[in-house]
Amino acid sequence: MRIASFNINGIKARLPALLDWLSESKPDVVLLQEIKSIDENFPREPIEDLGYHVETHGQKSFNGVAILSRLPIEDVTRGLPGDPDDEQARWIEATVIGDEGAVRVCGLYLPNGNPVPGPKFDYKLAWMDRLFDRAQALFDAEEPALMAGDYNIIPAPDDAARPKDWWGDALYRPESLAAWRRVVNIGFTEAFRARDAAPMNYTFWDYQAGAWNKNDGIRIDHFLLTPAAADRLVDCQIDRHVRGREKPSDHVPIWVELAL
DNA sequence: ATGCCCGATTATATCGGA
Repeated sequence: MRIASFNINGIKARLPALLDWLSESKPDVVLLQEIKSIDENFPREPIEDLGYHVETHGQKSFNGVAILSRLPIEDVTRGLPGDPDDEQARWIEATVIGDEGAVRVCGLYLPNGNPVPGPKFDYKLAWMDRLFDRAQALFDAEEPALMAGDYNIIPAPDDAARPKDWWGDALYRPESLAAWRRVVNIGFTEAFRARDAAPMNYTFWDYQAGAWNKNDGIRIDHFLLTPAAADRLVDCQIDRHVRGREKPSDHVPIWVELAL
């Protein structure tokens, strides 16, 4: 099955582009971030018409995640455990039933964290502590599972066109990288680097300053796989061409193919 | 050093994004 992640930067503004991409790419499952919509206003019908179940976890104006699936899904849960006072919609999970087995999929929109220092950066690091706990539990379950989405983390210098200019930003600084590595080092496989070591592959290009035309991007959308899921990894690709279309998101889709 | 661009909001400027 093919599972994609796509930060769409607003479902209302991105619906035509999303429908075009769904129609041609035909992923089995899509994890969406930044729907920027309450659940009641999410345009379910045109997506359901393409054969997808729609599960949303939205909020007004900002954030918001969703799962689209052409395969049966079960046990949908919303919100990252660990802080009942957290009102930001950044996490959704479901179990997808494939022909050859099930996989637990977690869609996430990790906080940006800028400016540093400040409460937004503190929130990012606290959120990543909670992510670690959920990741550890998924790992301990010894089942196929993945956590995918907009991590707002630049893992390594090759993951930015201008790494020196990014250094110190909340996406690329020691505390952020330590928190990222702590999660990965539980024993997760980062799917893109496991399949393609080539540099200059990015998933985000700023709308400003001609970033797309200069390929001045960063790779911040990631798939982390448990060992049982990594054993089934067939491919991982970035749909970079989507960035060059009419009215694009500033992110592009990234997807994995799993033998499930 | 700042803004550039873009989306959402009971908006016509401000905030958040990365």
